[in-house]
Amino acid sequence: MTQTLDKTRIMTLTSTPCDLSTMSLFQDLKLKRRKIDSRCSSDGESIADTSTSSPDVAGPASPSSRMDRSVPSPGLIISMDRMASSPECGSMTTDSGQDPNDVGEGVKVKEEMLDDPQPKDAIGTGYENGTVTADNNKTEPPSPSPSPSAVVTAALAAAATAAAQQEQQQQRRESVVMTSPLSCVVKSATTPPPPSHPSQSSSSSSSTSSLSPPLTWTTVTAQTNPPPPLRCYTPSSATDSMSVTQQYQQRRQSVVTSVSSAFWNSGAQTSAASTATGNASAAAASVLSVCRINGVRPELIGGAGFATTAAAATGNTDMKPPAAIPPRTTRSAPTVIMGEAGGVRTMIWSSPPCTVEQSTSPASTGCGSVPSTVSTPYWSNAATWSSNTSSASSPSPSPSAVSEESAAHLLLNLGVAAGHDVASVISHMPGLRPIGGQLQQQQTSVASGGNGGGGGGGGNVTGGGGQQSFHVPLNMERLWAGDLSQLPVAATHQMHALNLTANTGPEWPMAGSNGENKSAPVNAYHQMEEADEQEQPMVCMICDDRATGLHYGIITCEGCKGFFKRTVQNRRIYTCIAEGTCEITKAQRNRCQYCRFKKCIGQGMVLQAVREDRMPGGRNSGAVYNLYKVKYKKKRPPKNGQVKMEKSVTCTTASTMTTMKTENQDNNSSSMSTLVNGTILKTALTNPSEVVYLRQRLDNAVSSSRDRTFSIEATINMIKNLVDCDEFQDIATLRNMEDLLEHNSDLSAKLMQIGDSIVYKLVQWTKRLPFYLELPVEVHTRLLTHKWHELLVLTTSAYQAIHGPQKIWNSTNINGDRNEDSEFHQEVSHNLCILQNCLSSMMGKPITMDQLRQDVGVMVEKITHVTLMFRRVKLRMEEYVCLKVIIMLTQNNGNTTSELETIQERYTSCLKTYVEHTFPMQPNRLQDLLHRLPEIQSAASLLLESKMFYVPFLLNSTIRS
DNA sequence: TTTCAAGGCCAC
DNA sequence: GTGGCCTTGAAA
Repeated sequence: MTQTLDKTRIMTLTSTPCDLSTMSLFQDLKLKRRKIDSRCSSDGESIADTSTSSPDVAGPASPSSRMDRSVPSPGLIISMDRMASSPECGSMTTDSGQDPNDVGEGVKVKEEMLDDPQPKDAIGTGYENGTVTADNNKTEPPSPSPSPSAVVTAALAAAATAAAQQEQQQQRRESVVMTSPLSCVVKSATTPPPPSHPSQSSSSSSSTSSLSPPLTWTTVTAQTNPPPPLRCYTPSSATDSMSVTQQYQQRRQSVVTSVSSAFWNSGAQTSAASTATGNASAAAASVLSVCRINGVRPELIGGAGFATTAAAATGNTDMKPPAAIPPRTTRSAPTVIMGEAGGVRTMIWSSPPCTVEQSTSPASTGCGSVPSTVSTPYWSNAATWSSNTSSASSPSPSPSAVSEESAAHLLLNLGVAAGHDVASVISHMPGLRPIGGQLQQQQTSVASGGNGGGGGGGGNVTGGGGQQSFHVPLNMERLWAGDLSQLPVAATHQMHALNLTANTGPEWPMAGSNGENKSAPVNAYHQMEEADEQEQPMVCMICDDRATGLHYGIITCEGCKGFFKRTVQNRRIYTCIAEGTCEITKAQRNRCQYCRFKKCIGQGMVLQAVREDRMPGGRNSGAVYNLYKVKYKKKRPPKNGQVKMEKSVTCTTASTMTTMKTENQDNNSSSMSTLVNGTILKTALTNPSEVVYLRQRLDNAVSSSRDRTFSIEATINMIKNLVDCDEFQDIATLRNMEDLLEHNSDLSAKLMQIGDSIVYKLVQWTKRLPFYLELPVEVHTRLLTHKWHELLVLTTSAYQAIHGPQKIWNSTNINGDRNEDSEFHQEVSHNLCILQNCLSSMMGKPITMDQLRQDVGVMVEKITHVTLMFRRVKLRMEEYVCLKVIIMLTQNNGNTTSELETIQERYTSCLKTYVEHTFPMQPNRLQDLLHRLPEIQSAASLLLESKMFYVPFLLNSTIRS
């Protein structure tokens, strides 16, 4: 659990008087453990004093102790990691600005601040209105005289907090690990020591003994003249540079593939995996995936290594590694990070441009094959950029790896430096030093020695290679030191970060798992083929202008082609004064360069396609070509009604979108079925970067009218998506229930684990929701913050109703009619017995039924009522998942946004269609289901008040599947 | 030999 | 800075 959680979790229990006899049982347990039986219930301070002596279970300690241990106060604080990957990714929010009501509802979902210099404070050491907050300045304790139950709960919470601190320490260690892997990668795996001379390469020892064939470090001479120094792996026996690069790429691909799953699943795990495998790209990506800059994770877009990593991460192992990498493509791949800082959306290039002045000697300039152009903005070898610490004898990382590593570390360090002295941080950045408010890349020497070396020299690097180069106009402190809100939505993050090509993926993502809905895509294919035969002007995928061909991976006009080329060549930095979502059309494309470039990346333009050596003519190598979304065979725009992007059958995205668009226009049930029937999920599994488009298209297709009623096929498939993302049993039950019931073990740790489990499962569920990308992460955060307890009650009740024993109570009256009251009371009694047994087991002492009824009787009745209701109506899983979404999107405070309403109505309509179709004889079923939601909320409110959120799980404890 | 996607040029 | 047009040259 700890390893899988990539977030700080704090669970605190209430310190408000609960007067729960059950809690007194916990109290007894705690008192027994603390050996302060007599004083506990009467003297909070004494308890506190005593508790402070217990390092294991921190109680409501003295003020000093409270400050140190973050003694709890009401509320369950949950940290929610933003989408990974994703891309994860999405926007994120901190809870510092949230209204106190969030806390009052008992749960906070907050963003992890991995790079917080004061993580302890960040996770909530302060008190505000008796609530743990992240406000570092508030340290006043809450009520000085806690109730007995508060003592216990506070102790539990303190233990939880201590555990959270431990975890955060672990995270900090991981952050170190996440940083160090890059170094490790550089030093061990991907950067074997360079030979003093190329001729010595064959005799060099392998740096990665586990790899076969042994790889050695050498300098490959580029085919350009003068030869640029290039570093890559070569088999010791290799003499041909092409085979050398082949094997390097294959090796690299295999390494990347090996870390793919870890990357996609967990950033922390990815770091470890990256460390283990030595893949710097994955490591850098993982750093970005798990690290924060003042709580904001940068989104890394572009870059060969990242693309490769992402491809591997998606499991797209079919994505061929570059067969042969001409020297042109083995050099540093540009990587750009786009994000928001201080309200300014801007970007950072992983490697700065270096203006080469009279670069007659590549060995001296380090700019490799730079033509002898005077004052041509040019980017340096990544090794040059990244490693001013690299000496002639020290190894250098692989270019792309270093590039991404530098980008990651730059941002991370900037994040750390936010509000402090950014310049001082930058001064420690490899290859950078602040000069007069600007940054200047230090001249470095990464000469590998010998006549073939001399790579990496910074040359005469000036402050700006372009008119808006990285280090000239940017006030990094202002940009990065602000109270960062969030990056663009995860949708763009995924698209940008992954920048996948999916060339080898299925040409047509079939809707159904069994491929039953292939006809529509095939027809669309033929339609496009026919359209292709007709001479129609191509349309730019960026601005809809007339396209002139395939440029840098997609079909664009000359304007966007030139724009992209100039941007990459000159490392231009753009900012968007708006929200980063400016519309890019032919008429407006010049209004916002940031959004234009962002769209370029998002649509699939390949940074690496811009040749760093500026060699004209010819075609790019397979390495770059493999990154293209569209292949050489240009496709004309389809006939009327088909969108511009949907013209290339070699473009997975385009084809998928064509499918969806065509079907949308057909507007029949089968097409809708194809739209939703597993397409999203399957695409998510095979090519996550496409999901955004699919979702958008799907939403456009299905939500054009809020009152739209879905076909039953579409409904079923939409519900199926919900079911697929709902790990019902995992959410509704607890693992290791036997351990929980074992009273000898640490109860506080158990309860903390329950809290962890709730947080983790709900967050993971949220991330899997089909509409996750439609909403900013802060919205999800707010939803979970306000709705977690309702979701918990709904889930556990539904699970018990669906999977629990269908109890047949002796509940018929004298007329033989079913006596629901009797059934209800018997069920309540049964549940109370379960609770009695469980709690007795947990506490290690018997609990009277009176105690139990007094403390949790009403709550159990409420939950039981919901459960019985579900059971009576024979709730279906399909209905449950819809209700779950509906109840989460139901805003009680009237703050419902149109987006939430749209999604909610979507699934309400979905539920309606499903119910009407499945239960035609129950015309009131939908109404009955929806009218039960207040009862769920009522039960959840009691659960929240009691803070005994483990009760529903205990009630499910007897269910064994 | 043809294709076509690179970069370059230069008027705007 | 933009974008239309041209040149180039590797791949087909």
